[in-house]
Amino acid sequence: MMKQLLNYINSNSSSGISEQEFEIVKSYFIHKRLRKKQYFLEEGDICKYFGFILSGAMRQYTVDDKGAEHIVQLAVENWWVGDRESWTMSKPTMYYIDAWEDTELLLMSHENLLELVQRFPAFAETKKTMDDRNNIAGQRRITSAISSSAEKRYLTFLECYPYLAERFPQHIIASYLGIAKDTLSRIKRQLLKE
Amino acid sequence: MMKQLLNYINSNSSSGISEQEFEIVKSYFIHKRLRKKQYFLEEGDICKYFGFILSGAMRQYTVDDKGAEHIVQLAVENWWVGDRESWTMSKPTMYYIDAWEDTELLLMSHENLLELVQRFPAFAETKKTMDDRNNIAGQRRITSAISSSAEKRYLTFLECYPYLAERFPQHIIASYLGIAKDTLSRIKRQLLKE
DNA sequence: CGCGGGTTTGATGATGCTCAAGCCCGGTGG
DNA sequence: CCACCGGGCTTGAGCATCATCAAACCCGCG
Repeated sequence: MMKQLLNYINSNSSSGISEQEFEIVKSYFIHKRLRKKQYFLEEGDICKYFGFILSGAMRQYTVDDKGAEHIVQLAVENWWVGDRESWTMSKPTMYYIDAWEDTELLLMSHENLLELVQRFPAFAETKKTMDDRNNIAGQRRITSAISSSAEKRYLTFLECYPYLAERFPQHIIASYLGIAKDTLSRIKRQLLKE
Repeated sequence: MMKQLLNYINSNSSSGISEQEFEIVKSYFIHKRLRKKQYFLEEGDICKYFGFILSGAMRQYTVDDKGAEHIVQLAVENWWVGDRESWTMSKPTMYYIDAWEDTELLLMSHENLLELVQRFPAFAETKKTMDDRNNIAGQRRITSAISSSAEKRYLTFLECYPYLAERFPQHIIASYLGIAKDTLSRIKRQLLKE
């Protein structure tokens, strides 16, 4: 079951790590379960851990002055969740993160990450891959947010993350894309009529 | 004049590097000048280098099917420019990057970055800081793009990057924020009337 | 003086939001 | 087995926000 993390590391680094080494790596993580709707992080908290999702699905969102939720991130198996700003700088977060399904996580503190990166070159490589991917995905999302219509944003979302579209209900997807659930409903109808 | 890079590295890492070491570090970079309006990158190119801006100002943008430009990034002294996706994966870029003012750059290839990070712990630390910052800024921008009105986006932009607002004309800022120049003009008028 | 680049303004209209109602469906409990 | 309920989706009417387009203006510069 923790094999998943081993796979993740090995498929994201050229060298990889052995089973023995992995025993050590494991000890840097804390195992945690969350039931549907439980919070992983709430506004004002300090994000002590980043979480690697073994199974389940989670959402990260802000709540604005009018009390409306805005989803900034969705995550499923083999993704990481957390607020990097809070985690690296130890400052209070503005986000909520909760479990959308029952979820199993491996938690890692910032200090432990630094140590792991020092100690295992393969892990450092994995981390680089994550950073690159994260940056790239962020860039793409910004590009699409400022330059595309609601419809096009939805279409590229479907292309990039079809499995998220199956995993979360439509109003969550809508919020993730920055559009109203009603509008997304209409867009879908429109698309069916080719 | 290249002192700037030394300062940058030393102020973004706990250990820092010596003047001698810096001589070596320097050799990893290529010096380049661009005159106003010259391209650093064009759609379809492969981004061979990331650039550290010594002086000047640059913009990064896409051009959509209708030929309209959408600014995804602005950069001035001590910032980095480039398309990370193209740079790390050696694939053709979708962006244009050009000089808004006469600009002086230090260029670094991806291979050289990897070597530098290996060779100088201080540089690895600097890189980590950059990645963290980049991620955090990206997260913030996404959050504001999906959850704030045009007016609020403009206000937080002014708070975070007042110096960019002085450096680039208003229609560029508007595009960066994903709003029409006309709309931004009206928002400003509105704000003056308190 | 005229030109280029930038900003402002007004009129008009599209796009997407809000709100409220109704529907569908699966689960729970009587 | 049915009634009810909650969560999610759809739909319509009206509205706010923002984009578009075209014209005028402003100003620094050759």
